[in-house]
Amino acid sequence: MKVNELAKRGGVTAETVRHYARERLLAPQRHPDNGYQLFSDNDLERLRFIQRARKLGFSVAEIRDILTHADQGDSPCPLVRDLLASRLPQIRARIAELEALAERMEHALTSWQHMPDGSPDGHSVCRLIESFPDATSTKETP
Amino acid sequence: MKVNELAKRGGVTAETVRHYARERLLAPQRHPDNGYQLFSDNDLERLRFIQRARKLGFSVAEIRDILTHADQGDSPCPLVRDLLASRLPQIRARIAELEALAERMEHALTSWQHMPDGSPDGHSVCRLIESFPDATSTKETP
DNA sequence: TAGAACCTATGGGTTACCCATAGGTCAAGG
DNA sequence: CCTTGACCTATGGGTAACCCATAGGTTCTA
Repeated sequence: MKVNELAKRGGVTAETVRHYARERLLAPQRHPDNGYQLFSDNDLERLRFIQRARKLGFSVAEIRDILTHADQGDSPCPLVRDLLASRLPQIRARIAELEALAERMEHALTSWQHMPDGSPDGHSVCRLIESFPDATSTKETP
Repeated sequence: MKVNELAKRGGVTAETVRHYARERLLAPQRHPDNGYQLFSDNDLERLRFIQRARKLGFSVAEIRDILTHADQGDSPCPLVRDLLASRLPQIRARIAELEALAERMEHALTSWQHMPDGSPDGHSVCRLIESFPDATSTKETP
C-alpha cells in the first residue's frame, strides 16, 4: 500500500507516515518503476506499535532505538522499562512546573481584578506584570 | 553596558540577551566605533519585565507585542489580561494531558512487573507496549 | 485524453534559546 | 609595544515532531 492508504489505516496524516519513513522507523520498499514507497501489513503493525509507544510518552528517537533492537533480534523490553521508569519522574516534574505556573496565573488574574489599567510612563510598562515577584529561580517552557 | 554585563545583572545568559535583542524586545544603541550593543538602565528594567512576563507564561512574541504597545504609549494591560485569561485553560488542559500520560506510564510499569521480557518474533516487537490500548484519540507532546 | 488525485524530494516554519565558527576589539601585564 | 585572554560581532545549524508550500512526475477515472 502507498503512503495515503497506510496513513488512513493507521489514523495519522500522510506527512506523519513520511516523517516516520524519513526517520527510519518505517523502511518501506520502493516501487522499481516510479519510486513510490510501498508499505506492507507489517508496516501497518509497526505504525500501530509506534502510536502506542508515542501514547506512552516515548520519543520518535527512542522508538527508533526500540525498533532497531527488535529488528536485530534483541528484546527491547529492558530498554523500554528503563526509558519509561526514567521518564516518569520528568513528567511529574513537568506537571509540578505547570501547576506552579497555573497558580501564578490565577493569582495574577484574581489580584488584578482590583487593579486599574494604567498607561505606560517612563518607569512602568504594565504595573500588572511588574507587581509580580522577581525571576529568581524557576524555569518555564509552556 | 554591554551584553555580558546586562546578562549578569539580569540573571540570564549573554545568548539570551542577544536573542531578545534579535527579536526586538530590546533595542540597544550601537557604539559608533565598534558596533557593540550598548544597553541602558532602562534596558535592564525591560529585561526584568521580560523575566516576570516569561514567569507568567507569556511567549517572547507576546511580550514583544506588550512592549510595542507600551512603547507607543498604549496601555498593554487589557492585552495582558486577555492573553493570560485565554492561556490559563490551555495550561490546565496541558496538565490534564500530562497527568493522563503519567497515569498510563504508571499503569504500564506496574502491570509490567508481572510480565517477562520477550524476544521479538515476526508479530511482536515488545509485548509490553503492544499490551496497551490502541491510539484512538488522545494527543501528547511531552 | 484531460483533469483530479496522488506521489516524490526539498526546504522552510514552529519555540526559546544554545552552541560552534571565524574574525574584530579591548584591557592589562611583561 | 605587543601579546594574551576575555570580550564582542554575525551567521548558521541544532533541538521535537511534525506541518505546509513548491514544483514536478504518476496514476486513476470519466
